[in-house]
Amino acid sequence: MRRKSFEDFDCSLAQAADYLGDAWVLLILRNIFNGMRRFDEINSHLEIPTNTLSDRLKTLVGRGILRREPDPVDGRRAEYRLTPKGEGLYPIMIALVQWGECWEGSPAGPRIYLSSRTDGKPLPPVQVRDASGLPLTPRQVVAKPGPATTEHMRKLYGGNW
Amino acid sequence: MRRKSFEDFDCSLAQAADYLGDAWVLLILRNIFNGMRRFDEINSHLEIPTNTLSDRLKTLVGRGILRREPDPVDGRRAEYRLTPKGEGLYPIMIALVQWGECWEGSPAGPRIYLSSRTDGKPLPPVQVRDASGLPLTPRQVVAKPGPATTEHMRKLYGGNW
DNA sequence: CGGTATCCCATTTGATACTG
DNA sequence: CAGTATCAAATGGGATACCG
Repeated sequence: MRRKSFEDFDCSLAQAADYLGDAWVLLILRNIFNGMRRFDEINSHLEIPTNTLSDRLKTLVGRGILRREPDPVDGRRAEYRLTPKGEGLYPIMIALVQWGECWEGSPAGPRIYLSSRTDGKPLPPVQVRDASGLPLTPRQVVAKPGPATTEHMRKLYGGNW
Repeated sequence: MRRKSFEDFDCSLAQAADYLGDAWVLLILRNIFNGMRRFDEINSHLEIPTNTLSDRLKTLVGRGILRREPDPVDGRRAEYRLTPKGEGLYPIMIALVQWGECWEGSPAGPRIYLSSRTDGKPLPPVQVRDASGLPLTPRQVVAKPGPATTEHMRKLYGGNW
């Protein structure tokens, strides 16, 4: 059966979970963040069934995370590229890589090094920070309901985060 | 059919995707980050089938993201709490909330306000930053294969991120 | 309360083949 | 190349019942 829709939760995280709570979606996005743009390129690299890939790409386009552009030269080809909304997922993607590397690392050492072009130094872990850049723990963050909150969220965020 | 395993990719993001690429998992983790600890509490709030919840909790415990502690007073009860590995997901959770709020916001205004106890100010968006705190775009980040890299990853990260 | 155990069935996966 | 079409298998979702 299809999973219950999270629409009625009307919660920011539920929305994101609805979009990104799928392993293929995350891997496809990883490949696109890495510069892959064509169907077959992604297909051969991920060994994903073509109909599954087709389905996920359609959904991602439909949700405004990717845009599909026919190649002006060869009309048969299409390119999939990130929209600004899709680019907004960048901190999430990096945080996922860092978490995977930190907690599910290989005994043989790092699988990947991420560094910055600005100074050549390794990327520090993505963190939750306050306005002045201080890292925050969950207990230092307060959540309050906004005008568009729902009963569902109120029950959740009634306590502090 | 069961989804192909991502084990052989041996990639940090694939690992994370394998663990977190599930909508129920993300919502359960959200509730636990918000202080919920008991089975029924989560069950009633999410309206998730009990066997699905049971399955996800077992998997999360098995993967070291949650730990299960029998209540010392009432042995029938159990509490599910985040391990350090689970707490490491905090930046990802916040980034998901912020992305959902930013791009899938309600027309009625914000659903939630996140602020810091340190200064009372709103939380800035979680961002990828360099060692000195400067925000980075994808093009400013370089990925290089480490000693434990795989052919799969090499093909992906051959280009720059 | 805090789950586990069954059950059914629709969806989804993944293989294969095919088309423009 | 870029998908669409078809199909069998089986997983996973959800309902219900049950147990300590």
